Amino acid sequence: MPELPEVESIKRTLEKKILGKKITGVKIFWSPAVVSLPGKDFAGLVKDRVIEGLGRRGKYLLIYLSGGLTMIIHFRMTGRLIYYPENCSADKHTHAVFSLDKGEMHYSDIRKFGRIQIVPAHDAAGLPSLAKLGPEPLDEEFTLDRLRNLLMGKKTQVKGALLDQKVIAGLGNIYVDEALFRAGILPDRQTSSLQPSEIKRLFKGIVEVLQEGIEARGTSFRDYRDADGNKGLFQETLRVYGRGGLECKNCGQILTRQKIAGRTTVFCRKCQK
DNA sequence: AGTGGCTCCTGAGCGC
DNA sequence: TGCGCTCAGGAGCCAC
Repeated sequence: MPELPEVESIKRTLEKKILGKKITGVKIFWSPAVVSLPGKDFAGLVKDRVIEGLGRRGKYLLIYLSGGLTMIIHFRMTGRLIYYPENCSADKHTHAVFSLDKGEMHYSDIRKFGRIQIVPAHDAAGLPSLAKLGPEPLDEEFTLDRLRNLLMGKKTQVKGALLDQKVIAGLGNIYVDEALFRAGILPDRQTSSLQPSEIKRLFKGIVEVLQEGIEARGTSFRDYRDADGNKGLFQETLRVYGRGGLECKNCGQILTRQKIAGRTTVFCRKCQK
């Protein structure tokens, strides 16, 4: 499931392939995957525009087109955006193919939760889904003080707070569990009960786990691929996610798997307090 | 404000 | 081999 490190990896790999290229045509195979401007045909709107830049906000990938349009993509669970240097056939999960003046870009999504929305560039930041997002955890604006303020203002379990995109943008189930393990904090702790030393460890845990995730080019637990179709490597480094019932890599205790804040959560009862 | 449930959707995994 | 079931999950929405 593409979280911040995966979307960042897609952005970086895609950038090298599509920047400056022109979209010469678009084929839509499953129309709910694309959201156009009211009353406008998506393919017609996008055709003949040049890809001028790529960006990321939280788990959203932004593709800036000439003529003041932005494509906003959310991959949800199984979305993929892959560049092929040669034309190739679409498979059963391909929902859109963007022909470029060299090669083509395939958008596919097994579970059909992802969306590609097109908006005028000047409206993008005001789009509710983007406007509500919390700080970027790898930007300078995200500081220990900022995290403390974000958490102290809530009365909820820390796991739920970290998953909330309005609190911090870009964390999902994998990186939240990993950050909490590194910080030694139980996921069901109330945010208001966290001590300053714990918030400090959590801050470090979040930043490190995301940076290492990006360095490993993302986590391919199951479906994730970058824009070249390659897997990431961070699944090798995961300490808790997907390891319920296995031994803790730190202390040997059997890891607990439990629903917390509505999500499957894995943690160590000995290492996390 | 917080919580819990539902929805979207497909494939994997399991018991029989 | 295959059927039917459960589960996985990001985020928007709704009721309480």
